Amino acid sequence: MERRQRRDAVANRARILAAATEVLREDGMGVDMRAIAAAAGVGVGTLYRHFPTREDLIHAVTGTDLAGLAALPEGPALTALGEFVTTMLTELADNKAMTDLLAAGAPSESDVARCVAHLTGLGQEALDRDDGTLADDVTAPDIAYQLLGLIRVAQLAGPSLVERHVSLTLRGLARS
Amino acid sequence: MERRQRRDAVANRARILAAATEVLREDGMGVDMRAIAAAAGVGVGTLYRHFPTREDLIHAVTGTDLAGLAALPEGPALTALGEFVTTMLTELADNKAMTDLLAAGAPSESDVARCVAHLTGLGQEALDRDDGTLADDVTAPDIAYQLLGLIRVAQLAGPSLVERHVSLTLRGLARS
DNA sequence: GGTCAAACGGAACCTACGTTCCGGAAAGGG
DNA sequence: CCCTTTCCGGAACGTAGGTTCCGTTTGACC
Repeated sequence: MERRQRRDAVANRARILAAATEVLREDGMGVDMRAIAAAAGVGVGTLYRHFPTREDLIHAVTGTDLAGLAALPEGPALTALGEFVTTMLTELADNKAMTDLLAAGAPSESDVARCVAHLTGLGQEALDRDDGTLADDVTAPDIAYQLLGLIRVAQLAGPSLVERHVSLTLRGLARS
Repeated sequence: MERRQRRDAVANRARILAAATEVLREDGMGVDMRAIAAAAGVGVGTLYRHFPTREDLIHAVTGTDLAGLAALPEGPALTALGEFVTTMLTELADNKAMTDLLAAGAPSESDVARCVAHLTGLGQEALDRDDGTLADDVTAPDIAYQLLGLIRVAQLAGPSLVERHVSLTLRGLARS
């Protein structure tokens, strides 16, 4: 039989996750483990007991971040996708870690894969509305990848051009 | 009056540039200076005499790589853009450094800026054909950023989906 | 309160990399 | 052929960041 986890251990795990989320949001994927530990008010040793490698920690954080993404809004499929991605880009604007993950190099192949999966699911949802606003030949992965491209564009072009490029990308997906 | 550069120095500079181009193409932006020196059959000290910092070397290489990009082909503006980007993506497929530069994180802000400038010029060229294949409201920067987004998509989605996404992106730029 | 395993903190370790240094090699002019 | 000046090689330095180690602390159970 296994003993219950000590109370301080449970609390520390939570504080580490919270601090990591915060620090990653603020400073991006590049942050130092020591910085995270410090932000959590904890020693590095403690951090490593709870998350044996850097990747484990990042994974845990991006997992919840991903899960917290908005759902596809109501309305016509095409419009809904536009609103969704605009919201997403707004949220990404102040989450440097997610921006790093989605718009730039892939620190972890698997994290990107999860994003693709998530966005593909969302694309399928849009397709299921089947209201004729999307072109017939568009597939769920098409939507996912186009949205990811859009995120990269937004990062490069800056906030002022976001609306513009959302509109251009949607044109490509729309029924002509 | 300055003496002429020694013959071995000139030769080494050339070998370093060639080796760096090769190694960067093969292994991407992350390569170690020592690896480049070794590939050039030269000591690191020599490498640093010719290129005082890593950035100087990278800059020199990406400069020629960029200049070597294909020009906009003949034909209708929209088709020409499609051919251009397809060619570009094919070339990028075996140039890890350029892929890193264009599709992922920006190691050097200025290198990305040069790419945007280059592609904007190309977009303007397409617009100047003024043959009604591009939508009226599309601008040269629009084209540049959409192409960059496409590069990211190609990297994520893999070669088999390139044609598909080129087509989707062009739809967004086409006159409806 | 006493005992003990679980958990903690943070110094220390290790590897990776950019960069610097300097003793020796070798162009090239006289 | 000699001397000077330029170059060369690669060991060594400094920093950064992930990870490990271990003496100390602390919660949980009796």
